[in-house]
Amino acid sequence: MLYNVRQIESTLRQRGYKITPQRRAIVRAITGCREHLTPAEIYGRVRREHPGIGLVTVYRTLETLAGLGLICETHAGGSCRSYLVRRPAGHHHHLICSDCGTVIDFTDCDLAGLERRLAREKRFRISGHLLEFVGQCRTCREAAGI
Amino acid sequence: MLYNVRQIESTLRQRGYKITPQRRAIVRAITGCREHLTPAEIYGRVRREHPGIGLVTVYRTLETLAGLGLICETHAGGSCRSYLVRRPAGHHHHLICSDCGTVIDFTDCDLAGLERRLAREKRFRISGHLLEFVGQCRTCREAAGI
DNA sequence: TGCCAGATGAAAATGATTATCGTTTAGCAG
DNA sequence: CTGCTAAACGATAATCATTTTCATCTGGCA
Ligand SMILES: [Mn+2]
Ligand SMILES: [Mn+2]
Ligand SMILES: [Zn+2]
Ligand SMILES: [Zn+2]
Repeated sequence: MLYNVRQIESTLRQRGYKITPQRRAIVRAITGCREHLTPAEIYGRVRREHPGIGLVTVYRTLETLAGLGLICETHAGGSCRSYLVRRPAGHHHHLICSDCGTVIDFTDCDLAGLERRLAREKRFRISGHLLEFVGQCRTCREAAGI
Repeated sequence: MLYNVRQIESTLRQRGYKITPQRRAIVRAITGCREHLTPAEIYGRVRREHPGIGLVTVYRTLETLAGLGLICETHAGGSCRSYLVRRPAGHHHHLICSDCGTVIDFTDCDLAGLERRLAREKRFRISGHLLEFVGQCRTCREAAGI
């Protein structure tokens, strides 16, 4: 369902990128987490196994992986940029709690028809989509006493 | 369809915010544009009519307006943060060009069924949604020679 | 094994956003 | 109309994320 370490390293190799311990560590950190991670968070995790790695390398590797479509770059509030392993199809769906920030992934949507229509009307070549519902999760709703 | 200057100023007044010339100018700049504007762009526009305004004031006012739900804050590639006048209902739909950053608004979607199902299954109280299609706009596709 | 393009990391530069703080002013009471 | 005061403003500095630069290192191949 999501890309795994083997697939990602294989793609890197195929495209002529070298497999370095740093890249391995970064890929492991991302695939080992189902949530979105900021570059700084990834740096923190990678450093535990691989002290001495540079934050710059993290940024560079994330850019490479996102360019290859292997991970998904998301921009949202707060530290703004974050990354998640990508599922082969180019779409993402989230339920976001506006109180605690929890992000829940859901898998199904039916936007193909809308996508085709928009591509035609607006002359866009659409490569992916992001669908996010914002609200209050069960826990936060109960905590708020509603 | 979208909030206008009068509605925005009225809301500010109701909530006890003062109507200053700076806020007026910022509100005018945003409502006078259908596209997303970054804080820096808004600053540039406001400065033409109101030299001497501080960039800090732009940031503060944008935060206030977004907090009141009068404008919509979006995060995307590039300069990352941008703002758009909001439509009263709590949803937004964008077509974003990943090359040049152009954002096109579209109005219709049919997510009510999905929203109800998710609310039930995930126990969320959903208050709004964001649907973004990412791709390449006509201009950029042609510039790329495809 | 040796080579070298590509990869790395330290350090500095840049750019966006936020915090501080003394000054100004919108809105209201008198 | 004044005068008052909490709110808002703007200059400046601080912070934080990201990018650039450049000297050094190394993965993968001959
Ligand atoms: Mn989808
Ligand atoms: Mn909608
Ligand atoms: Zn929550
Ligand atoms: Zn474009």
